Order: sequence, then structure tokens, then C-alpha cells
Amino acid sequence: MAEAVRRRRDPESRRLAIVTAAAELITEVGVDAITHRMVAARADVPLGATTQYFATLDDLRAAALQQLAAHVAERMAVIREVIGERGATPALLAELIHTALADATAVQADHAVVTAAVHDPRLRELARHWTDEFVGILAPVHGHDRAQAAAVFIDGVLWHAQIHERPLDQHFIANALTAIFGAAEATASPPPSTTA
Amino acid sequence: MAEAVRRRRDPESRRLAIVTAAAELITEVGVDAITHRMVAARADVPLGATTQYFATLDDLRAAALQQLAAHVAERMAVIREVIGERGATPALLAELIHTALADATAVQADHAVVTAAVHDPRLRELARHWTDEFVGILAPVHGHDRAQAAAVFIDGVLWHAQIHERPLDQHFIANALTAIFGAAEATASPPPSTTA
Amino acid sequence: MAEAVRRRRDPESRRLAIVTAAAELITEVGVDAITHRMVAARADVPLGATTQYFATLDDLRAAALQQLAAHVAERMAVIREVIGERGATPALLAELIHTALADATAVQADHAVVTAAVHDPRLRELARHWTDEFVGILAPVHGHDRAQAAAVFIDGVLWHAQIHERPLDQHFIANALTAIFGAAEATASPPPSTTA
Amino acid sequence: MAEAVRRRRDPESRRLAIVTAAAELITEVGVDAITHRMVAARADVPLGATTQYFATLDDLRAAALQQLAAHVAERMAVIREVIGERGATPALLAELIHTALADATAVQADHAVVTAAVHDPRLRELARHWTDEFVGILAPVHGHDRAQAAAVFIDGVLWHAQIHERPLDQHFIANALTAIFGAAEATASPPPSTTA
DNA sequence: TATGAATGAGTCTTCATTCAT
DNA sequence: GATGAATGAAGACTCATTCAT
Repeated sequence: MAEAVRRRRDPESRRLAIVTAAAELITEVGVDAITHRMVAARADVPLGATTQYFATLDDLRAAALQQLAAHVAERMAVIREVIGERGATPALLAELIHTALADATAVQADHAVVTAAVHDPRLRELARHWTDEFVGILAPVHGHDRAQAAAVFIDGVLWHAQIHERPLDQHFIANALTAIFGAAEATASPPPSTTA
Repeated sequence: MAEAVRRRRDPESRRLAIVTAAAELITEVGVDAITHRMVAARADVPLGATTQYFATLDDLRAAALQQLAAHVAERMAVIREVIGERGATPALLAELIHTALADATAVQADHAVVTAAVHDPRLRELARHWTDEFVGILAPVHGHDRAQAAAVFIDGVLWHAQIHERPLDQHFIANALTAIFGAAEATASPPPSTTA
Repeated sequence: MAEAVRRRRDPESRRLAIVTAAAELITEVGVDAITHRMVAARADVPLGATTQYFATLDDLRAAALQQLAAHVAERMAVIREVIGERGATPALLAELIHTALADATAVQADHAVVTAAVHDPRLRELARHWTDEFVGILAPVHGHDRAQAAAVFIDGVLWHAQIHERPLDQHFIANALTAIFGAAEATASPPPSTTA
Repeated sequence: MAEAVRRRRDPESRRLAIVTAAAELITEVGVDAITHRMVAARADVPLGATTQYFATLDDLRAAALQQLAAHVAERMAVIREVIGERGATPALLAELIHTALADATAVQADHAVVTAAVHDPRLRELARHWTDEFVGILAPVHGHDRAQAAAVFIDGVLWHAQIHERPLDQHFIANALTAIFGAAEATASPPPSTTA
């Protein structure tokens, strides 16, 4: 079959297969737990192929993490776009988050990157960047502090999903965001008049 | 001398020394990276002792994680007590969190447990329990949903500390919690009057 | 361009480039340490070329050692010629040796071949041949035994250069050779009269 | 048998067995060619034992080389003693050398150390020391230059043995040394009166 | 013919685990 | 019971060699 033939001499796709297998495994067993053998088996390539394409297991890890990071970035871009079109309302954010949480793989990918970020400066930079970006999207509408509070809360929501079988309820999220966004006129830095 | 003799004669303390060493190392290098040899060296016991007291490295790992979890639980107990005495106000919670974040070792321990929890069912149970407990403390005062929202937000704050050099500001946390607990009872810098 | 084209079209020169690269590397890192990859990189040819021209790495090694041996033989020929013209006097020999020692690369090449000879019968044959040849040059003038003694001494001198920073002094060599060739024809600093 | 039992739990002798096996192999195949597996097979110990006793193959190599060096030093000590008793005459030296050459293993050991010395500073130091020591033994009797010439010549003789099946004749050596020691009154630094 | 991707054997090394002492 | 020597399975990595293209 064309499939088989392509497999045989297509470095590009082989490399991709290896990285993807590594990325999958990272989300499943953690960054530290992957081995050449596991990756080779998952990618269905001979052991030697993994070292042919990546001089070092660390290189492979890095490439896999980058792939995961790219996926996160993509999803982030989508979110930014949607918010741009429909506004940064709690309801919309809750919907987006809920959708995101429904994709277990994506959640795991997120988590893997962000967990790895704790010990990897480059990824840390990336993770911070995402937060900043998110805050940047919300700040024009809600002010910096509330935007950041929302971002922190959402991080908490994602984190929660790692530990619990059932993700948080969409309404719950919307309500909490509403509170975070709305109540705080009272505490804005230069507070003009309280609506309370 | 007395030291050495006591070590020899006191299996209990030896076991403790081993578990403690393992726990320390876990927070430093990660759950996957520890080895019998590392632990033995850190605990200053012979290699054989580590296998004598724990049939398997995994058992040792588990015991160490349990120890870390116990520490977290202790801190949790203190928090519960303090809240019981002084009330579940945003300001107090922010203070407690801020204090907790100042203890880098504790933060790392937390993180180690919680990260390990992602791939370990037993720890996951534990981590969930903490959240539940925390929600249990706050719920009587603020209602279940707001309590949970606060818990989720606080998880986000702790997580934030993992990737940023500087932890979040105490005021920021207090304000956000104020918003989460309900706009009505806003706690601006000069607190007007509390609705109990 | 022309360079590249010529390379492509001239198997002979490519083969030479490979062998030369291998020979260089052998003198630098030792016979056992060379690899196809190293040689290809040094010769600036694709990896496949190294196996195209030499069925086996051992074949390549052998060819490279032969090249080194050929260089030694060349130098030997020059020496023979010079001696033929100017006579086999200690002073001249000392001068030739001294000159040889000044060429660090040549010394290393010598050493590489000769060291490899210890474990390689073919090279051993070669190395013996050089000694014999050298003895052959000197024997007509000084007799077989003294010629051989001189050859052995000179081997010692070359060897000495391998482990000492500074090679032996030219006068020292001349004096020793004078002694070896026969006390009767002593060649003190101001040489009186040669007995032809 | 006691043999078997001793094998089982006698770290000292096990370590020695491993080092000795490595030393043997080094003399046979060269310093660079040894592997853990070869050594383990030769020493008749499991593979793991070689890494248990030596953290690194390089450590093992070093230990083996040291063992070889120690043997060389021993032989050197004997020679020094014999010369001290019977005088540094060419005949005696030739006899000693001839005896040494008869022990093929010893010659190979010598060679292995000295060849390794080319790339190993510590061994180089050692090799130089031996030469110096030897010169030191002969110098009081024959003057520094002649002593050194003799040492260099003897190095050549040992080297010769590496390449040729049959070692050099004892008479030949004695004659050459006689020439080296005797003829040079003419060239000594402050030459008093010539016996020529 | 020339190239470099492919593969697996083999290298060093680490360690959990066992077990003699 | 306590100790650390013993062992082999497994891991990362390298490379000669083959062979599709």
C-alpha cells in the first residue's frame, strides 16, 4: 500500500510520528517517565529510529513538549478570536472552558506542558506568556486585576480537572467569573463611585 | 556515639529517617527520579536499610508521599483552626495563603504531591479530599458554590506560584476572594460594616 | 562549483579524500576511535561515500594506515638519498632525525602506524621492513651490527619524543651515534678528519 | 569448594580478578579495545560486577594500567638492585634485558603502559620517571649523557621486541652498550685525558 | 552511481532487588 | 536483624552496515 511505502522513506512523517507518540506518552505517564522503547513502540518504529531523529532523549522530550505547547497555543488563538467576536462575557468564557475541558486529551496536554514548565525555563516562559496573553485579552474590558483574577481562577479550574473525574459545571464557572468580574468596582484602584 | 547507637536500636526512627529523606528528595528531584541509593545517602543509612523497611521502591515512594500529604493535612488543620477562631474572611484567607507561599519548601511539597496525584489514584483521592475539606470549612459561611469557587481560585494561586518568581500580592488575593464570596459584602481597604 | 563538480565526477580523488581524512583522524584519535561518520565529516563527503569506496570500516582503516605507511616510506627514501649523497655520518643522521622530530604531524603518523603495528600483522611486516631498509642503508658503511644498533637507538629516540615535551638534543644524538658506530672514528665537536 | 565460596564473597579478590583480567586484555588488544563484557568474561564474573567495582570503564582502565605499571616498577626495582650489587656493566645489562625480553607478557605489559602513556598524562609522568630512574642508576658510573644514550637504546630494544618475533641477541646488546658506554671519552663535557 | 535513511547489535551505565554473611 | 555484595534487566546512546531511492 501507499501507506507502507510512505512509512518506509518519509523522514518528515516519521519524525512527526515519533514526536507525536512521545507527546501522547508524556500526557499519559509524565515527562520523566518516557523511554526510547516506549516511544518506539507507540510510534511503531524500530528503536533505532528514535535516536536517529533525536540525538538525545531530552531532545525528543523537548520536541514533544513543543508540539504540545503548539497545540495549546492554537487553542489559545481560537479562544482569543472567539472572545474578540463575541465579547469577554462570563457566559462565553464558561462555555469555552467547558468545551476545552470536554477534550480530555487537550486538558492533559495543557497539564503536561505546564507541569513540565515548573522545571524547564523555556516552557515556563511560554506558560507565563499564555497567562499574560489571556490577561491581555480580558484586561481592556474588565481591568487588569479582575482579568488576572479570572485567569488565576481559570487555571484553578483546569487544575481541578486533572484531579477530578467530572469537570466543574459550566454554570458554576459562569457564576464565579461573574462575581470576579462584576463585584469589584468597589476595589478598583481609583474607585469612583460604588454601584453596591 | 549515642546518636549512632540510638539509630541502631530504634527501627522506628530509622524508618522515619528513610521516609523523610525520600520525601525531601521527591520535592527536590521529582517522584520518578529517586533511587534507593539516593535515599540511603540522604538518610545516612546503609543501602540495605532502605529495602529492609520497604519491600519495594514504590512502597517507599508511597510512604514518602503519604508523609508529604500528612504535612499538607497538618497545615490544613491549622488553617481550619485559625479560620474557626477568626472567621473565613478574605483578608484572613489571603494572609494565610500568603504565609503559605512564603514557605518555599512547603510549596514544593504541595506541588510534588499534587503533581504525583495526576498519575496516582491514591494521591488523587487525597488531593480531592483536601479540596473538599477546604470547601467544607468555607461552605457554612459562604455557601457551597462560593466556597468551591474560592477553593478553585486558591488552587490557581498556588499553581501560579509554581511558575512565577514573585507570588501574587496579598491584597490582590483578598480582593479577588471578596468578589468571589459575594459583591455585597465587599471588603475595600477601609472596611465599612460587615453583614456578619 | 568546479570543486564540487570535480568531486562528483572523480571517484579517484574522492577515494583519496576519504583515505586521507581517515589517516589524519587515525593520527589524532587512534586507529580504534575512527568511525564512518567522523571520516565522512572530515573528508566532507556524504556518509554513504565511505561505505561505497570501502566495503568495511576495517578496509578503510587498512587503506589509511597504508597511506601513512607510504608517507613514512617516502621520508625514508629521502633519507636514503641524502645519505647516499652526503654519507652516513652521525652528524648527518642526527640532523635528519632532528628535522624529522620537528615535524610533529609526521611523528604522530609514525607513531600511529607503529603502534597499530603491534596488533596488526600486516603493518608489523611493514614496520620491520623499514628497520631492515634503514639497516640496509647503513650496513655497507658501518657493518650490520653497528647499523642495527644505530637503527635501534634511533627507534628509541623517536619513541622518546612521544613522551617528552622536548625532543633529544641533536648533539646528544650525534655523539651517541658516533659511539655506536665505533669509538675509533670519534666525531667530537670540532671534527678532525673523516676516515671516509 | 573453598574456591567457589571465596569467589562468592570476597570483594578484594574479585576486584583483583577484574583488574587483572583488564590488564591482561589491555596487553593483548590495546587500551582502547577493552569492553566491560570482555573483562567480565575473562575474569569470569557477571557483567554487573565490572561496573560494581569500577564506576566507569575509564576507571577500570586506569586501575589496570596502574597494575601494569606497578609490575614494571617492580621489575625496575629488581634491576636497580642487581646493578647495585654487580655493577652497571654492559654484559650485566644485556643479560637483564635479555631475561626481561624472554618474558613476553612482561614486555607486552611494558609496551601497553608506555603506549597508553602517550595520551595519558599521569602514565606519561610515570614512564618518564622510569627513564629518569634508569638514567639515575647508570649516570654515576658512566656520566649522564652516556647513561641517557643507553636508556634510549634500551627503549629501542624493547620496542624492537614488540615488532619482531625474535628478540635481539644478548651479545649484540652487550656490544652496543659497550660502544655507547666506552667510546665516548672523547665527547664527555670536561674531558680530562683520552684513553684512545 | 550516490546518498542517507534504516535497523539492530552492542556499548556503557544505573539500579531494583536478592541474598549470603 | 542489618549490611552491602551480587546480578541481570533495562535504559540511553552509537554506529557499522544495508538498501531503497
